[in-house]
Amino acid sequence: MKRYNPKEIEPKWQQQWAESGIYRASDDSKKPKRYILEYFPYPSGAAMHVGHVRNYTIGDALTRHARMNGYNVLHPMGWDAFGLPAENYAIKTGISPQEAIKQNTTRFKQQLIQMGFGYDWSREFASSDPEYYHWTQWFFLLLFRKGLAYQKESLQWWCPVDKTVLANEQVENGRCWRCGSEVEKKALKQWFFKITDYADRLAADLDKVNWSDALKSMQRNWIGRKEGINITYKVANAKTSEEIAVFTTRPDTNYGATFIVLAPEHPFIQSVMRQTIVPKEGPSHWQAVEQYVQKALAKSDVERKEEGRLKSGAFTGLYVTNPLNNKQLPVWVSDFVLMDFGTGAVVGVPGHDMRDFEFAKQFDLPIERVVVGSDGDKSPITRAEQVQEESGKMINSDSLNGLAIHEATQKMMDLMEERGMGVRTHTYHLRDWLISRQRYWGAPIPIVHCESCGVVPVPDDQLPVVLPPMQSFEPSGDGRSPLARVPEFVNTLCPKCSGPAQRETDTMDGFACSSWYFLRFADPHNAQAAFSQGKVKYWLPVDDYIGGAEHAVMHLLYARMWVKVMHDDGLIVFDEPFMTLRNQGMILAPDGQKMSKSKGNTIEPDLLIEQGYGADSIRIMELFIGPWNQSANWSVEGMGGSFRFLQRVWALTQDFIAAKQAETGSKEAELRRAGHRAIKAVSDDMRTLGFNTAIAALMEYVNELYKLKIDDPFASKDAWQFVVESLLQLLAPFAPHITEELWHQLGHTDSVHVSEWPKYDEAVLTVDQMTIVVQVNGKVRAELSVAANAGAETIIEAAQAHDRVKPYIEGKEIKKTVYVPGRLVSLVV
RNA sequence: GGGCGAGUGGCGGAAUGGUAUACGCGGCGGACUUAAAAUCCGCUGGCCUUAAAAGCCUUGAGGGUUCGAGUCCCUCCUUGCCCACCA
Repeated sequence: MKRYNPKEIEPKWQQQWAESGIYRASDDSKKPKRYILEYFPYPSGAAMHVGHVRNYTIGDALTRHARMNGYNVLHPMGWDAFGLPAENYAIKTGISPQEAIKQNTTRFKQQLIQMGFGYDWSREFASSDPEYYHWTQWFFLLLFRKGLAYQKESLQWWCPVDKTVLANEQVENGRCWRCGSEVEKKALKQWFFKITDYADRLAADLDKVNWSDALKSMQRNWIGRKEGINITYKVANAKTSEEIAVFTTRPDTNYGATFIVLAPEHPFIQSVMRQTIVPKEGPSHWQAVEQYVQKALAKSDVERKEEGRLKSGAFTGLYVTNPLNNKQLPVWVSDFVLMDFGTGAVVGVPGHDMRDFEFAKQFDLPIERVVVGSDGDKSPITRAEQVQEESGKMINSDSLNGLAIHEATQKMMDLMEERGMGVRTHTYHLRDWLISRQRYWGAPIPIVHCESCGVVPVPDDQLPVVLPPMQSFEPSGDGRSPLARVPEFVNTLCPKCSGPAQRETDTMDGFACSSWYFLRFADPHNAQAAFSQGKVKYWLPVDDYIGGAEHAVMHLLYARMWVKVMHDDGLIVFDEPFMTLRNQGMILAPDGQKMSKSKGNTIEPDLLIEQGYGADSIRIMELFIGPWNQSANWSVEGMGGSFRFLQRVWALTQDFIAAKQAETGSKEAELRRAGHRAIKAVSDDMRTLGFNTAIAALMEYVNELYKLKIDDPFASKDAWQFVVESLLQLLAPFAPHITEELWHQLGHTDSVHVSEWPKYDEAVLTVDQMTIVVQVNGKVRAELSVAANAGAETIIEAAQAHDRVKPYIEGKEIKKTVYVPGRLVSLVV
């Protein structure tokens, strides 16, 4: 008998699959469609490790299972090639990004193929192909025409190492999401996509999709719509007539307001510094304000955070009047107030807000209580009272007294609107998406700047605006893209007036390129349009989208916005791209740490294949290690178990093929029952994505067949044929090579992967004896073997008569009897 | 500070409110072998017991609902992830 040798069979079938094209999707089929997609990877210099592989293993198992169940399946693969990872890799290695992408995609593709993943490679493309970014630019212009792409000069996050601006989503704890360096603020003119126009729809439409609650709440929190009111305060002691608008979600506490704080960047503060707003008594405090603001603006975001709870600030010498009670509230400036949230101004209610409390303590401002807790405590405040809506009641608040907080909030807003003190409004945590990058390796923004015509879009027939090759493309750091150093690129003619003009030199954020790639897979080689509407209508939306949760507030939000823009423009009929989203759990190193090249703890599939485990064992291990959506530590020992399992499948099938087969044997019924039971178990598990339990069921199946083999050494020929073939088919989505090889050894000429998923018959599953558990007072006391068709009365009688039960019920009254059909009898005495 | 999860043997984990610990790893024993590896077959939560039987205990802690709770409810502890001076 030949030994199981993955090194021999795996490359053979990979080649055969490529030649026969069994994974190619047909755009024209009577079968129902299924579009299964994994996030397309960015081909960095580091090869894929077993953590990445898990993602694709899940997608591939779903794909194969769907195909065997009669679906026309689209399972494509491409490359998220533009962006910093590729460019930084190119800079480090001294080769061009174009060349780096070619090298890295070749490497990645080879890794994917050797894992046996069944992709339709005829649809492969990279986002850096001009044939692709042609249409990324076209979509930019669509957004531009619809007023959703605009330019604005403002303070932006700037990464001093990557030398580019970053979107709000790409700053994590004050650090660049790519390189981890502290970000700075820089005043630059930048391009934005108006994603805030879509904020409410992006939040509301989460109800339409089948995503995990965790991910939905992450997106909702990021969008962060908050209801509140803009209160207008009149400045009481300025020479000129001035007003300050303050956004708050808690106007109910306004009777407890004791001061106003503005952000250092606030225009009002700027005017105070320039002495255009001065108190009637004369300009007394402007110098302190100026000193404070200068110091505050010089601080980095990280520095601000490191100060933590220690509040700083300066008094402006000005007061506003609280229209509710005519109290005078001093106006302060402090950097704990953010200019880009709400109105950049806060009303200080130190009795009921932690930050306001800290500020008041720091500067000795009054602290008042206007809400009591459920315990009715009215003692002087020594810490900020975080009173929740359910328990708090208003005090010291005039007409609001006695009301619960949420009632008081509404009543206060009504009151303020009636008296013209404020206007209800809402605000978002979400900001517009900053998409321009001062980097070389991206899709050029298709805009021309003309001295007489202004900002002019590049006409469709002049697309794509091709990224020119550059010898040295390092970022300059002066806020200008490297493309600004290429005169042939920059200097052009205005499409409108044909006068001399200059091209926009910023490139687009890589996330723009990945915001529509899933549509392109439906029609990847279309040169006339981004896609044919018919093909997209057939394939989209994506049925199963598989990837990690790290994209929750970036890619997944951006792509949803683009799809809504396209929907509104009539290009597509759906407005959500990913109906079901699957976030796979991360594979950690055996020590529980994240795998990374820098830590040197990555485990690469190539090595395991080289060691002889084979791709199939790795795939089994990826799924069997635990629930697909939970993280797990990689186990070196576990690999041996996966390999042993496949080896047992191999040996069993070899023995079956070699055996002299009789027509009938002694265990035919048991064999068939085992087969049908396994089909049911695996089919059920596949529906709920229980890959680990599906594999466990297959292991049990194999163990059972090994035992049956002892009593019936392949005597029942037809039954054995059935159980072995079912085993191979049920295993095929997980271990495509070994099953294909054995399937052919059994005499089939078609691929196991296009065979029909086996069906089970309930009638075969029924047994004539069943086991009933007997409980007395909730404790298991006996097991009863009874005929499957026995009636409840017979079973209860038998239970009471059981030797092991009698001692517990003898001489006692049975107060209650519960019979759960087919399961147990519960007696209460 | 806010929002989501998760706590089960030595380890990864399984369990529509119905025999907790399936399956795998590891460990122990046996068969095969000159021997080892590989393979095959058993055993493997804790306490008590020479051993077995029987019994008792056990799903982070404590309460509750129920004939019956890992599962449902309440309180607490621990831990992971995401967001965060967001007003």
